[in-house]
Amino acid sequence: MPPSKLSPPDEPTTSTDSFRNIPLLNILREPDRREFLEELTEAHYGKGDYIFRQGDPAEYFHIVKQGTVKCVKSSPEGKECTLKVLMPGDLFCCEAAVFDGSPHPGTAQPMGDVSVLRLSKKAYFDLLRKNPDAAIEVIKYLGARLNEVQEQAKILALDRADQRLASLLVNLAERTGVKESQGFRLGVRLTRQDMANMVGVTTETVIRIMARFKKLRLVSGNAARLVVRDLAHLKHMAVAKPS
Amino acid sequence: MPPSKLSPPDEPTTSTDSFRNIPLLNILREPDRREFLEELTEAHYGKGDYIFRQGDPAEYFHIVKQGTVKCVKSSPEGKECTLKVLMPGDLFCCEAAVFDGSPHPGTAQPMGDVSVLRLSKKAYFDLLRKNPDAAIEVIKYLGARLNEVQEQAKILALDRADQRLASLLVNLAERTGVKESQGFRLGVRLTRQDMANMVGVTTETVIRIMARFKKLRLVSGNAARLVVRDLAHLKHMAVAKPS
DNA sequence: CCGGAAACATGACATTTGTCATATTATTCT
DNA sequence: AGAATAATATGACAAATGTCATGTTTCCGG
Repeated sequence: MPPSKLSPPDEPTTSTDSFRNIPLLNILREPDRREFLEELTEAHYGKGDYIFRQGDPAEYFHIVKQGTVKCVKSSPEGKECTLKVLMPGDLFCCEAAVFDGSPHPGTAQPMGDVSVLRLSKKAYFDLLRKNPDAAIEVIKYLGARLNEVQEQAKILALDRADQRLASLLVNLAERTGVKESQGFRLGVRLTRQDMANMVGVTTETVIRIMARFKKLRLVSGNAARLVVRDLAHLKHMAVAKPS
Repeated sequence: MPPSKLSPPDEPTTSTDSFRNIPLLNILREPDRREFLEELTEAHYGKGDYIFRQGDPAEYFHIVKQGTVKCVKSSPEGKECTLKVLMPGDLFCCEAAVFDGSPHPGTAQPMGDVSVLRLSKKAYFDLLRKNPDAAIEVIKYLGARLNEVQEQAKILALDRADQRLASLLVNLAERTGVKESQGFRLGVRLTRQDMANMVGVTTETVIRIMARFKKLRLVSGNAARLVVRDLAHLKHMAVAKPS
């Protein structure tokens, strides 16, 4: 079941901008830590693959090298919820899952072509044991993620659909957006369905709200090319009373 | 603004059952790590106090010793959301907040009388740098918390009010409940308002749903004494289609 | 460049949840 | 014990969102 195509464990240096400055990797690159760097393997995935699925046993610690990965949880009834879009440099499965034997609490799937660096459970554990610096980086990362999800939970608990969607757009624009004449073009392909899964509403609701946003010139485009035109307004909308 | 009454940094050994077995503390208790144990100070709080507030600078790493603490986030408009009820043994502010200078992303307030162990930012950092075991414990804890919040986010995103409430009751019964003839009595005082803040609905909605649950003999009692009578049924209800 | 599948769109209607007003019952404080 | 306050309760109505049905547009593989 595991990955698909595996490239040789090549020195991970030829990469994207956003990938250059990963504290954890910089630590690994220091002279006396090469042993771990050599344990890092690279795996490639494409549309339709799974990096791992909810319920699978956790065997690797991962770092996104190129592309974006979405973390999805599904409920018994088959409904799905996308918890996070990981970008190059993001770590995943740093968590408990990799220590105790528990299975993956969610699914990781590539959004387009993706390459990922992996470290076996054992090597990861050794790394942390022998390199406090590395452990501290992981703690920082996990802490940041925890805050992030808590913020997200707050939004899900308290905000209306349009506010949640506004928050999402702001977030993605800031994290993946590239400046254009018209605003920020998102660096991810994102259907209304995807958005619906991220903010916990139905596709129809997202379509209606996006239509409204479009009319207000806050956004434009579709899945293939989504542009956030008025970030400030969306930001305000995310925290404001009704409409 | 900080704490209220501070007891002498007394050897933290006289504690609750659930407090006996904290991996992180056991590590601190090992002979050569006494230096950190001595840095631990104990602080007491009562109803109405704040351990820290959203926006305050983060200065300490904390461990709950006795009592329960709730983590709350509030939105600009004044609405509140309770993200987590911490029990003895729970760590808080392990997170990024303690490293970079960012302020607390939420408020921590005691539910009744509480005592908390604290370690200064600096000592905490030293501890992690010098003791990989400690760092790994923190990683495990953060990982578990991250999974927890993600599960919670999924519930908030996908489930109806009654399902969310059922999940909450199951969760609290399992974590704080004490077996009684009628079922599990919750170890926390919990008003309908509190529950509302935890599942992201209004107090009225919780009242109505609880009334229904009461009629179905799933629960009984009120804030002061809440008993979960039919755990299995509630568990099922948390994942089932309408009613 | 054509055909099928996604993605996007819209309306009518049902359901869920929120809002506000007003009681009633418990708890707490003195 | 009695007053004040907090917690629980209930109804009528409004607003937000889901559901289903159906149609149009866009995208993609052969």
